Amino acid sequence: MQLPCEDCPIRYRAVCATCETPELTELEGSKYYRRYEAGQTVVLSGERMDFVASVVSGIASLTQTLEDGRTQMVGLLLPSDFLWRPGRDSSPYDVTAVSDLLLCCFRRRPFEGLLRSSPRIAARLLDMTLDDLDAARDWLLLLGRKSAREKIASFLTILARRDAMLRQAQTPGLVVLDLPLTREAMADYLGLTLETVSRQISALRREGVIALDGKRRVIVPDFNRLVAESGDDSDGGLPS
Amino acid sequence: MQLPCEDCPIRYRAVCATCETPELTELEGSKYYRRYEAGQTVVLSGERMDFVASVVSGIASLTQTLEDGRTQMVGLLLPSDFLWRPGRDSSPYDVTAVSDLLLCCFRRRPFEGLLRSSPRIAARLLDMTLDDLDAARDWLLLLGRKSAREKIASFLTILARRDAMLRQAQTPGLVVLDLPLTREAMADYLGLTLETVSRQISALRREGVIALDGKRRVIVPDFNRLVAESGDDSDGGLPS
DNA sequence: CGAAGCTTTGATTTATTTCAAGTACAGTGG
DNA sequence: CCACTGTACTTGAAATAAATCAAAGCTTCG
Repeated sequence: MQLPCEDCPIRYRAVCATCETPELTELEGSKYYRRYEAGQTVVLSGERMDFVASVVSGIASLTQTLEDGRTQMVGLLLPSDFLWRPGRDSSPYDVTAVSDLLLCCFRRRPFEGLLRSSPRIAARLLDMTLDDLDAARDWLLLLGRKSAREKIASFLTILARRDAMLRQAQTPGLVVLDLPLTREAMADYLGLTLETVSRQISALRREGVIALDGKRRVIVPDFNRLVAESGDDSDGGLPS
Repeated sequence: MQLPCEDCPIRYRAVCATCETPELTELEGSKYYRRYEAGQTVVLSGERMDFVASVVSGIASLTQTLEDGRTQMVGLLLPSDFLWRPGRDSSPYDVTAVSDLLLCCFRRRPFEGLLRSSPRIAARLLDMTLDDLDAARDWLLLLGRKSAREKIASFLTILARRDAMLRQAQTPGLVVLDLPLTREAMADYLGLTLETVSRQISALRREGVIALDGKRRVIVPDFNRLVAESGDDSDGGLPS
């Protein structure tokens, strides 16, 4: 049930990445897992949240909703991402398990103490937060200025790069991607309607930029072609 | 020329907010000021950046630009905001002085050392970064799901609240705001064109939600009315 | 006064949304 | 094994919000 930290798939990516043995032992002693099925709510906006957690496997979303029901995803948590803000006790967003989800959790108070006593963990959390902020700023550009087509292409490149990063691989020319999100969740991520998402995916398929195997598996024959469709500066990514 | 830290207008809001006398003395010894005129570039994207800084007065923007010239603002730095990411030596964004700007600067290397030796400063920086991340996430909602009209109303409420925050006041019913941005810069912030910004401001004026005194001074007779136009949950702000 | 920069307003076009069917597919139970 | 249901997805036609193209108004500054 309880995976030893040494064998954890996110050991060198998560908030505990830079921990040495003594800290790791302390974490290991107090950690516990939570599992959620796809679609389940982890916490609702405004609800008390008395644990912090790393995503071990699966995907979770953070969403905000306007009074009239319009919703925007504001965070997509992939394995190794960290869930929660120290020093705050209720969630400002809805957190939902997008796929089956495994969280490695710690009670909030003890973790906050550890954060004070261990500069290494604090530094790692700062670093991860700064990465999140950079990602959010790229996302602002996407939402504010990109066309629907560019949004879809950008989203696919983001997924492909995140995936390559986790597997410590380079993004090759040919990429096979399993979309973790429904068309509706993609629409919430991209600030579009699900119909527009569907249409743009169809258009990219018609033009040979991508191919589909079923509804959820995307084959990208030429990753650079996809990047070119994303509207980003060509030099943003890895060579070849 | 050199303002003593005790008299600094952002003493209790900036990254140094929680510093005690010894740390403050160390900071005070190595700080230096930089001034920029409205419109001047602070750093360009990709350029080496060997200092970190707090905004003392004035406003700076962070912007990203696509190859074809479309630009999106991704950060608006007001007094007390902190400029730069420790551990990275080139800026990922263009930083521009929107108004006349005064920065309180520290050389990057020594500051990074201080960050390692002073948990108080590190904790403060984490806290500020988390605030930035929350603000960025609200911004995602604005860009992804709000109408042009709601975007303008939201922007005005954000400015009013930030202003009240700095002055430690409550946002009263009647608010007078000086817009720090041109219509074009507002458009870059909101993911609109400058014409749409102008039209929506005119529409809000026609309907009495706001009044204008010149092009840049906005009078809000009823702050709650403005908030209602912003599309946000009504309970987000301060009472009355 | 004239030029430049910022802003407003109008007319038109267009990308995306909205409304509306319809298809594909997996799971369930007869 | 096959109809049946529900969910996810696709596609079409019409409506619409915002962009684009174009012109003119207001300030400020030399």
